[in-house]
Amino acid sequence: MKITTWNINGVKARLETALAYLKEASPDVICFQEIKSVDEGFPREAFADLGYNVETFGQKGFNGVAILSKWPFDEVKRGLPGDDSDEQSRYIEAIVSLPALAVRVGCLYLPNGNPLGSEKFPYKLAWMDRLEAHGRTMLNDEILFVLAGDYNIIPERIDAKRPDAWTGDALFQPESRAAYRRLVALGLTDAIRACHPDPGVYTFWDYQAGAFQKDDGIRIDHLLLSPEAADRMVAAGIDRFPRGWEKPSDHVPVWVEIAGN
DNA sequence: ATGGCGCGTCAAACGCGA
Repeated sequence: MKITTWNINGVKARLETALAYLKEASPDVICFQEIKSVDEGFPREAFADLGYNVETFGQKGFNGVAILSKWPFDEVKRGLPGDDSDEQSRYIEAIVSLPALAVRVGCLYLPNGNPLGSEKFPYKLAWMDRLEAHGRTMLNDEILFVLAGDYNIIPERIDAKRPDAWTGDALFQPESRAAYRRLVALGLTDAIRACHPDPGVYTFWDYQAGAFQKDDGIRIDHLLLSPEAADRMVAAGIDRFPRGWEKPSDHVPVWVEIAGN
């Protein structure tokens, strides 16, 4: 089964683009971030027409996540555990049930954290603590899982075309990177890095300054696999081609193929 | 050199993102 994550930067602005991509790539599951829509405004019919079940956790104006699957959903949970006062829609999780395999898929939009010195940076770090705790909880369950999404983390220097340009940014702060390392150190596998050890592997290019044309990118969208999911990994990749389409998102789809069905 | 974008909200700029 193929699981894809994609920050689409507005589901209504990106509807035709998203539908065209799904027709071409046809993933079993796709996780969207930054839908920038309330649940009632999500164009679910258009996706249902392509055969997808749709679950959303929206918010007015910004943030918002959604998970779509060609297979049935079992449990659907909205919101990352650990802080009932958190009002931002950044996490949705579901069990996807195939005939011979069940996978828990977490779709996350990790806080950006900029600017440093504002309350946004500690919010990011606290959110990452909650994600790590949730990862521990999921590891205690027998069902394999994939944590997919826009992590807003540049893990290593190799993950940026110009790493020195990001040293003052929340995406590349030592505290941010350490929190990400702690998450991975639970025993998870970074699917893209495991399959593509070389430089030049990016998932985001800024709209400004011809960043895509210059390949001035960063890798911030990740798929972290539980040990049993990693055992079943057959391939992972980044689909750059929608970044060259009209009205693109600034992120591109990132996918992993898991054996079994 | 160092500015360059885009979306949503809401009706003119502004918050937000990375």
